[in-house]
Amino acid sequence: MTESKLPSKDNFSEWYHELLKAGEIIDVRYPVKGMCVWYPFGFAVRRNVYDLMRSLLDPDHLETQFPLLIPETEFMKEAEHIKGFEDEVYWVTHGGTSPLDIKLALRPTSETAIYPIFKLWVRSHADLPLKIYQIVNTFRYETKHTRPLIRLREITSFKEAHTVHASWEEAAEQVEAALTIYAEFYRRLAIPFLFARRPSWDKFPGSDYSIALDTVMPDGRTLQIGTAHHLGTNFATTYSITFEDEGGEQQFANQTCYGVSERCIAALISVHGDDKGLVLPWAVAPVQVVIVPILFKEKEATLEVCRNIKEKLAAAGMRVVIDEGDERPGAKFYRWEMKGVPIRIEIGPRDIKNGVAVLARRDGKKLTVLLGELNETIERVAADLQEGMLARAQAFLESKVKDCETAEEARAQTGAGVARVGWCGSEECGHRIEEEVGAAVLGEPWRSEETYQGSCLVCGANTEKCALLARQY
RNA sequence: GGGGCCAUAGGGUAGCCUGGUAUCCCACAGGACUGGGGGUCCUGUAACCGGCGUUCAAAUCGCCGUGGCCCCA
Repeated sequence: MTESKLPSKDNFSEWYHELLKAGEIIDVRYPVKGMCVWYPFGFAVRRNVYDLMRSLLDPDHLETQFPLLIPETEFMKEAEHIKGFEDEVYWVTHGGTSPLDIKLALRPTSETAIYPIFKLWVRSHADLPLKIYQIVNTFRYETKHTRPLIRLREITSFKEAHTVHASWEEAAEQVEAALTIYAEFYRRLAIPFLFARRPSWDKFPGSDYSIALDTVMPDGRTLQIGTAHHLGTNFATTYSITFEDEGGEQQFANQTCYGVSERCIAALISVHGDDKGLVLPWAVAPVQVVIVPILFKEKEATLEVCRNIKEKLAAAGMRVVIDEGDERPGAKFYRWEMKGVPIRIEIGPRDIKNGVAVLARRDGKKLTVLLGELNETIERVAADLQEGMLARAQAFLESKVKDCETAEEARAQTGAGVARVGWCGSEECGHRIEEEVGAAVLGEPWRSEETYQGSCLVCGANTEKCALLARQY
């Protein structure tokens, strides 16, 4: 009998859920809605992904950690921010059986935990810029349908950075620096995305403006996989974050914050995976090379050769395992493909006699390699696989974005992709567009080299502005 | 925000209408033969979401809770 296969990726929702389990990323059986368990294998992917994030942030940021609980008195200070989050906050109301005098919020995000302390840390222009980040869990009482890694009540892996600057312009530059970091992060994960400046009604509560990164999922809906916010002096005013400038005057500080959550891993899985399972980029694959010995005669001699090869590859810094289990080779092939291992090496008595190994790539190609040339070949193949993944993903994303002239056209396009339409930029026309098309305004393209010439879908005014529309996760 | 559907071993399921011994596949454990793309046979492990109610008797009927899925706004 054959093991049950993954549903086809064309049936994205089923495929995604099945793959999270079969690929041992997430166990969804924890008995609280919207809260999931990382399998050790999934957690290893997570660790590699977040190590990559750390390596990009550490040159210019300091990692830290703030408490999970936020006193109601601090949480309730920033009016606009509260409005954005109050319906989704979990509250701790008791210590043991005694009611607390001041309720404690489980952070839905950490501005209100961090900024009272920033007030103490920031005294002078010499303390600026201040740039910190933390990787923590946050809680949101989602009332909509939850989805593993995508819409959760416990976000387990929220990387949030918070910076403080002397001027609005410097903070704006920091927003761009953050976007550059995120662009590099996703380039290394081979995940293409769109930058969009979120419309005023969908920006971060309490920000001057918000830039988001959206990727396109296999079913054509978009997934927000990163955001950067210019907070202006909004929070600094509320929390009295001031500094003494060179002239001895007290000034309110300008701030930014920017974040990425485990949605980056949802994207990683969804963008690259195929009908055989996970496809992981070399940089973050917990197992980069699996050696499958073909054992039916001369077992010890075959294993001996495999162990020598593993040592040589490991010495070059590769993450290698030998699958010595007594399953049939075919069963092992399927299992490791499900786990997204980029390169498989098969070695049997026949190969040993010829001084070669069979190298199978996760994209399906097979080649025979001289044992002495394995290291260099693997390095070359790893780079080639990465390039292929990015090219395929980029082509997919581009195929999913189209210009539309009418609301009907845009409605059809957003059924399975992103529509670009003319938009005069007014909030009124923006809402009308959302209604008529039945999709959300992601915002105006940001950092786009393309220019736009057209007319507003609603009022018909000539405009050089456009809006990206999509159905969102 | 409004409406609908569902819950049986680790996963997927049959049984429920018409109340009485829980089916099959995969997985898992042990053994034998096997071995370059999901092997075969034998033996075994393992389940009715929780509470309350109706009943001689509840997986099955009713109510509440919890969890999951879908549709509409």
